[in-house]
Amino acid sequence: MSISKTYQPKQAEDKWYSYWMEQGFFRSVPDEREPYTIVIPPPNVTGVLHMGHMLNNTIQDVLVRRARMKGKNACWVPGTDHASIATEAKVVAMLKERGIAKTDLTREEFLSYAWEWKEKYGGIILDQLKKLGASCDWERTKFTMDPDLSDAVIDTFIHLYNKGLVYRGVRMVNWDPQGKTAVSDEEVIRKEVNQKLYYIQYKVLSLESEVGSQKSDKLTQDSGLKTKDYLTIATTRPETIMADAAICINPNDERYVHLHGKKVLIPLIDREIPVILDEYVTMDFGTGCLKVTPAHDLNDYELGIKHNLPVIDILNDDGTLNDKATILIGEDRFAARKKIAVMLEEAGVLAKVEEYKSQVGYSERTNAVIEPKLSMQWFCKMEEMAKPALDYVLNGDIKLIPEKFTNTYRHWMENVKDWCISRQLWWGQQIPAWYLPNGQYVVAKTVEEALEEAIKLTPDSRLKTQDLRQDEDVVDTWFSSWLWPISVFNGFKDPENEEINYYYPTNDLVTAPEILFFWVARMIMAGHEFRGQVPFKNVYLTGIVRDKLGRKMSKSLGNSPDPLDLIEKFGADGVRVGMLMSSPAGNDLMFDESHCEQGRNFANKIWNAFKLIKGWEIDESLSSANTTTINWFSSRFNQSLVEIDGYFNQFRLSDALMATYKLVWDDFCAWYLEMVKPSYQEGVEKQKVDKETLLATVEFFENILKILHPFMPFISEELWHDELFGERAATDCCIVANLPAIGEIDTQLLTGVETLKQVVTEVRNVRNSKQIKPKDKLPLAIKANSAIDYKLYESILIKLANLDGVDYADTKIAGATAFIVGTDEFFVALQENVDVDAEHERLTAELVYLEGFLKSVNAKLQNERFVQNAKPEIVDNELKKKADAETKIAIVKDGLAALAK
RNA sequence: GGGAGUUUAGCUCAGCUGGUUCAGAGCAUCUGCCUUACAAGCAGAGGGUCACUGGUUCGAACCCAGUAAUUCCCA
Repeated sequence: MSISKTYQPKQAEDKWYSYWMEQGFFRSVPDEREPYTIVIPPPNVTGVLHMGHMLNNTIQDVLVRRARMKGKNACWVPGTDHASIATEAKVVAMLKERGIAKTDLTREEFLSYAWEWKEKYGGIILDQLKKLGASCDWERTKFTMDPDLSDAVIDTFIHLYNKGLVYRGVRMVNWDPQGKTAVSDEEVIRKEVNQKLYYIQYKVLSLESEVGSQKSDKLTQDSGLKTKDYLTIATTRPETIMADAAICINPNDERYVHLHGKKVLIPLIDREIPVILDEYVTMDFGTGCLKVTPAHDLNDYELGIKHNLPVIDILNDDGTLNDKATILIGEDRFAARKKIAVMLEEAGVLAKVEEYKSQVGYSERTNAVIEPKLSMQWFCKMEEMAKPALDYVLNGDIKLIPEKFTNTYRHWMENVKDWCISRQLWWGQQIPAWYLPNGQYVVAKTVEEALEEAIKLTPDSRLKTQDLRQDEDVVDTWFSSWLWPISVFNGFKDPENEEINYYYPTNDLVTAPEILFFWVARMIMAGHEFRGQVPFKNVYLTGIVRDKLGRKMSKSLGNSPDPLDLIEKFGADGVRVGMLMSSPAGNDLMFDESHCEQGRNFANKIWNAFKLIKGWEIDESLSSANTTTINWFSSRFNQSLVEIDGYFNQFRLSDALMATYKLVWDDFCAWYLEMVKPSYQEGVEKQKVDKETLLATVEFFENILKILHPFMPFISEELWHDELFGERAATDCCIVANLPAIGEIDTQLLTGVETLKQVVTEVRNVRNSKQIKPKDKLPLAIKANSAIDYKLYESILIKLANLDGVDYADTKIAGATAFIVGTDEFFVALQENVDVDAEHERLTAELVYLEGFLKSVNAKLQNERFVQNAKPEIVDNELKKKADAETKIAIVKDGLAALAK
């Protein structure tokens, strides 16, 4: 087989992914092994793969592959959610192209189009995940509107309703006037926009008794505003004045004492409203007079309830004004705003207009400005369920990684608000509530059951199913998602089935911190409510993928690369490595293509190391030459395994990857292979090595492939199957290999080789600074003061430093370039004379450093309080430092003395 | 406005219970090399008042307080 000079990922990736599928390696069924389970955070069925998914799913795949290689029964359940509003938008767009309007269709007709769309286009994202190597059990792929999952939604709705945890009521919701549905807080994107702040004057009505004795002088105090018979409010939404229910002032506000108990007239429509007092009003914000519009502002709504104010809703569902507005009926809210401003101006009650920056909510799906709107909705009570869900996290049954999110989690759970679970859409599970002709309603799974309930409710026993009308709305998509870890294993319909008992609770959940509350927290609530158990043990929260300028990646900025393009360019392994390199848990990731390039280069390094070994052939006549090196690398490898294990246990994936990277690149390629590789023999096609070296090296390489596999599944599998490793059975694959067990670590050998590496570096430095060619051999003499046995490493030293031999000396070698490693002295005798001045300078600098060091050590040791207070091992360590420094100082001083001769 | 976090090399980040003259890694930069595995590479090198100010301590990047900048969450 001829091997290309660089690694070509493309064929390897397609080939091995299908092979893994054919062999059923991703498939999991319950057995006697320990399970390891991850449920995917179901991506939106309309979605396409973006960088966030790429990061999130790479992490999941690394965890799953590693668990699989640790002999666990690894199960990664994939799937998508039905994303009501996003999907409806897609379907409406599709219909529009065919000239059909949603309003022309019945619910059933619309839904059949929606399913058509879903079958055709939905779930593209799952296929894209395969490109990055995701080892999901695809046979388990679930969709939140699958029959069983939908049933679970309906059943839990009814269950919670019967428990009093689901209720119907009028509340303020985020209203999307374009989508004509309520949306969740999380689907509202706040943006700072430039607005105008309108100062509007409301006429103050005098009380009868005060007629003729107006204390007008007092009222003209500030801002040049005409305050005589008026009060002034500031608002960004003048079109809502028709919905005003009161003006509120702070009772402590001395400027407005005269307004207490008064009434004012709303401009243009001349409706009378009271002035109310509440400390809620910030005196120094705006004018200190606050218009209260309970139907169109959340805070005003609360204030309205407190003061028993009427709720006047002047907006239609589509954002136009209704007849309650009494003027501008039918106008869009924004058109109305402009017109009102003009009308106020003409009426002479618009005192001034200022530029003003404020936060405005936009719908994530339709980009329409969100309207806080009162409406009749279904809600799920949170407080009761939040308590145990909070405890699981606080007492450590569920770990959030990184831990800092525990604070935020607690804060949210302690201030949880009820969850609006109804949506004015068709795509989703229809709310199982039926309305009686008299306006009462019942909650039941089927219309027949509903009828039974209805008959209990009303004396009218002639009621028929046709008389019942089912609620038009559907349940929020998140009401499906919160059941996900249970429903994917059919844990609602069949709560004691083998699968749920085996896989649940799942192990790890990998998701983004922005959905900690409304998804993760709710899954924990559902886990407790429906199974009395946590849904998962660890929640790994990934950061947000940003561009290198720190901006969030978004379509509108166009700063997000297409992950599939990246894979095309750098290979899936390269991109995986690139994503992981720079992403410590929970921290945002400043993405830069150069990380992927680094990943690709790493793959290439592995490829070439393989090529080198592949070019070797055993020569039985050669005696074993590299026992020390082999023992060293074996120790070093085991040491890395311990380190990597530790990082994984802490979910420090980027550190685990970095440790692997350094082991492979630095220790294996740069040191081990250089130590053992045969010197080039001319005209020989295959380089000859002894048997021990080749066998050991091949085994090392195979172990390296194993530890690389979770990070770089494709290249590791590709090389695994090379004939270098001998014949392999069809199922003998890297993906299902067992991770190497941790073996012995010879620490003495490790420190010996670390010293050796420093010696080699020093000799190379001598070579570099004297501009001696790499090919010219140098002599080296060692005066060992330490216990290190350099004879053991002699041949390695000769090879790596390109020496013509090693001498052992008892005394200094005069006239040679010298250096110190540890406390041992080394001499390189060169042809040319040593530059005495330069050498003197170098040694003097070293002496200054060492004496400074010694001084600081001595200062500590002479300090009685240090000796008394510090731990004994720390004091011992200082004593050792002192001894070492003294030895080195003596050596350097000798060196200087020798130079002077 | 309330809460949480962050601030260490040009960039992205480590630095666990304070203790090597402790300031580290990767990338980038610079210098020299196309040395038969790899220029997607090899051999070297430089680079930081650990945001600022004070405190605690024998000893502070690390603990405490304040200040500044910045991010996120909630309103």
